[in-house]
Amino acid sequence: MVWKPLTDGLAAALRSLGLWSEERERRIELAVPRDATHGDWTSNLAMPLARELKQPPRALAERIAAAFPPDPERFAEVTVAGPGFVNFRYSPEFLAGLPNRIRALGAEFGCHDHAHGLRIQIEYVSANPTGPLNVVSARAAAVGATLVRLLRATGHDAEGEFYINDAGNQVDLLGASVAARFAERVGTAAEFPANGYHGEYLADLARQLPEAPARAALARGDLGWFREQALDRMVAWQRRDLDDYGAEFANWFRESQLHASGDVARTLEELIGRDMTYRAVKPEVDKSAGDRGVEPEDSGEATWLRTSRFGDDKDRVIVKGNGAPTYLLPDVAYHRDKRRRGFRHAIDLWGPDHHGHILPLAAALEALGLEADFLKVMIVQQVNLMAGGQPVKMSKRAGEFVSLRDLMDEVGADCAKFFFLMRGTSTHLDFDLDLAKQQNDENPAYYVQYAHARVCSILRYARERGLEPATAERPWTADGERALARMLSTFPEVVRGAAFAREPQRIPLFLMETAAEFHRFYHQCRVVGDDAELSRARLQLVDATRIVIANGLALLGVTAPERMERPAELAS
RNA sequence: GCGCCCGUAGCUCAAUUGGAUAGAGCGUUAGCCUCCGGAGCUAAAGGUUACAGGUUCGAUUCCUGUCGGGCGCACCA
Repeated sequence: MVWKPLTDGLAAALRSLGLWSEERERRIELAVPRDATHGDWTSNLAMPLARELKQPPRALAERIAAAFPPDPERFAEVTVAGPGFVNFRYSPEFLAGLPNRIRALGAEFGCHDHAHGLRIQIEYVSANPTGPLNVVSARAAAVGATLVRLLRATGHDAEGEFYINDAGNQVDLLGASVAARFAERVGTAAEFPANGYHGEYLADLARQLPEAPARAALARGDLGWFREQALDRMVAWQRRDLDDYGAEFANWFRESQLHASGDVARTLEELIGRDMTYRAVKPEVDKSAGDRGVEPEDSGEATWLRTSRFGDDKDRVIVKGNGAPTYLLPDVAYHRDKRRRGFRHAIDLWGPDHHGHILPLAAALEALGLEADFLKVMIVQQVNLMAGGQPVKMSKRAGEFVSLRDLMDEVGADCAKFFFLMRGTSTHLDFDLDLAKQQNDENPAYYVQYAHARVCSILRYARERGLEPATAERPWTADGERALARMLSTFPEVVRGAAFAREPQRIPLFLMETAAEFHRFYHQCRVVGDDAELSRARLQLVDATRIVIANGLALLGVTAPERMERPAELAS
């Protein structure tokens, strides 16, 4: 709404000063100052330019400000302050017309189309199909789904994908574990596989198997049958939980199809063709001084990938001595497939225990000639569930851990998502279950939803009295009105910044500030009062606030309730 | 030993990709309901941004080192 005019105006100013270049125009940065006394928008353009031109920044800023084409419909003044900031202040007309513009755009307000319109894939959750989704998956699901929405809102063609690891040891182990559970059920003595999965959910799963075919499979020792059964049910289970949580995926991609199609084999051939591999018992390059150096005993020669050429501290096995690929090879094939499907960027959300895989994968992709900026891995950091001030123990081994489903039952999907999205994705997160369970003023998710419910309540109250938002525009006179309007005007910039930086947490923080600004306005400015014209003018602002909060919450996948029940203890 | 993440108010965390006087919530203290939802608002108090250097107009942010916490360092995925 103003980002583009400001950029264009500054570019025009540079042109008229004879200072324009394409690179400089691209470098123009705009921000909303924290302190409103510094204006409504600011640019630091003069300062980096001053260094380049070896001119005093303050004087350069003055020249840029003077050369900025007058735009009285949007900006009342362009001033220079501090070491060389160029500050812009909205004209009264701009702020007066803002609610109408927001209301005309409705759900579109906040969206942009001046991004580059790239095809971007977000791969997230991709949990192993061997158990229920845990809390890190819950966090990743909230972040991934929001990133998809953010990128779409800023003009990209983005979609989510779930990668199903349905090949390799662990799913064989899953099948064997389920077979053992089924044998238990039908009273056949069976040895439980070493390192098998012990969770109670596998006993449940074994109970759900159709009895006759399962008995037959057991009789012929067909563990593959159990594997496929378990896999399908496990994936369906995870999918149901994610649906209920509101995380959507355009595609569920099975690793096994990479093996079946020959992609894995072709990827290996290509790596060999590019002289990226060698066969040996031990790596030729190993600068890691780990104490866990593994001595292969009788496994024979493995195929190693020369990731050390790309900064890795050691080469990595891609085909084991027994001829089976490690996780890395299909992973490389998978990402090559993504590129072939036309995605310009692949953003992967991985758990904290996988960061060691980033470099080997990136090295292989680079060796295959993919763009260096194709892959971006975001690590979704660990979540500590806290209850009563103590961490809740989560042990997958013992089969006792809090799952995504438990979390939804406990605190609700809205609240869980809001809490996950409030924090930076790469930071460790203490999730306070007690706080999230409280439906009161201490809970930030409710604070924002409450503001929306209150806005809707005011609009209802006004409508009952025959008052609708005005269509005519009149300048704001109260500080609370102006501050709220200013806050609402920044929403598109917040969305743009959050998408560009891949930082969803900016949206919840903006919503909390907006809710606070609205509550301040509400206490300062009576909306539905004796002066019908004033009431109808303020209703514009209230309705615009409704739209902004609703749009922000929609980006997070959190509902915007029009009414909220008061908890019993607060009802009196 | 090596790599990655992190260290900001008593606690949990922000700080607009290097910007102006480092901000919120919780907790503490003192106020505000004749009225549109008090799940709210106002104010006070709380800081050597772990520590030491460096880069520059300007550093919580970037670089180096030290200390502390977490995770990883398999022919598992």
